[in-house]
Amino acid sequence: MRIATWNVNSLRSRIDRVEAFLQRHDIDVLALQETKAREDQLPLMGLQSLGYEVAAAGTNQWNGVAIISRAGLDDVEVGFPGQPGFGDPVAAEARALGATCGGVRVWSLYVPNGRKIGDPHYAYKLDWLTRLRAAALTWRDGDTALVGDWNIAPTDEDVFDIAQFATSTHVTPAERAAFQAFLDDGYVDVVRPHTPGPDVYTYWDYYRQRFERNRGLRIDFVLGSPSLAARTTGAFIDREERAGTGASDHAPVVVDLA
DNA sequence: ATGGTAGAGTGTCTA
Repeated sequence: MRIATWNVNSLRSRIDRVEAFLQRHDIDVLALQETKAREDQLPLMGLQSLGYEVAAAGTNQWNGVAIISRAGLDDVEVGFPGQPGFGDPVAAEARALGATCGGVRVWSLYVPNGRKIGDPHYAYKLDWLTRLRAAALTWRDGDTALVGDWNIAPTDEDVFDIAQFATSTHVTPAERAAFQAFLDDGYVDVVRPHTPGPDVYTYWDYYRQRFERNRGLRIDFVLGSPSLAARTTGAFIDREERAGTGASDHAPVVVDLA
């Protein structure tokens, strides 16, 4: 089974790219973030004609998550148990979507951005991760994949220029500790072992031709429970999807399971 | 500190 995660930055504006991506890589399950579409706005017809089911939650502006699957889509859950709200509860909910696809529990996650250190959204991000960790502990014994945009660069090698991030979110000790806690609990970054070398980035800002200059971040991850990690046979980052006009600012990440 | 680009929708907000 081949699963993928992609912060698509609007599903409607990129539906042609999504459909082409699914076919190009023969994807079974695709978790999306920043869909920026309400459920009633989903472009379903092309996906259904390709044999996929879709589950989604979100608003039409700033977030939203979805799972597209041709391997089954059962026990769909919007939000994880204990997920904290922030402001608009609908927007808060649209950051996590769980479904069982072909026996694998997939969670499409859009971790809060945090905005700035000291901002209420930064505290919310850390609280959100603490509560996600507690929920993830209860899923650890199954075949579970925590996939999505974590908005954390766990190590300095995941950042094109760490000096530029001296006062930024995504690299603070608290955020990195929150990410590391999942690894301490037994979840495994199943992608890094299959993507050796320096080209680990999954996100390049639209500004200043960051992709063309390869000045990116690695913030999109697939964390597998121990049993899922043991099934992983390969993984790659689809950098080509970030190229050209009309690309998302994130590249898809693909994982193969035995 | 500011600005650069992109997407949601016509006001700015978010990333």
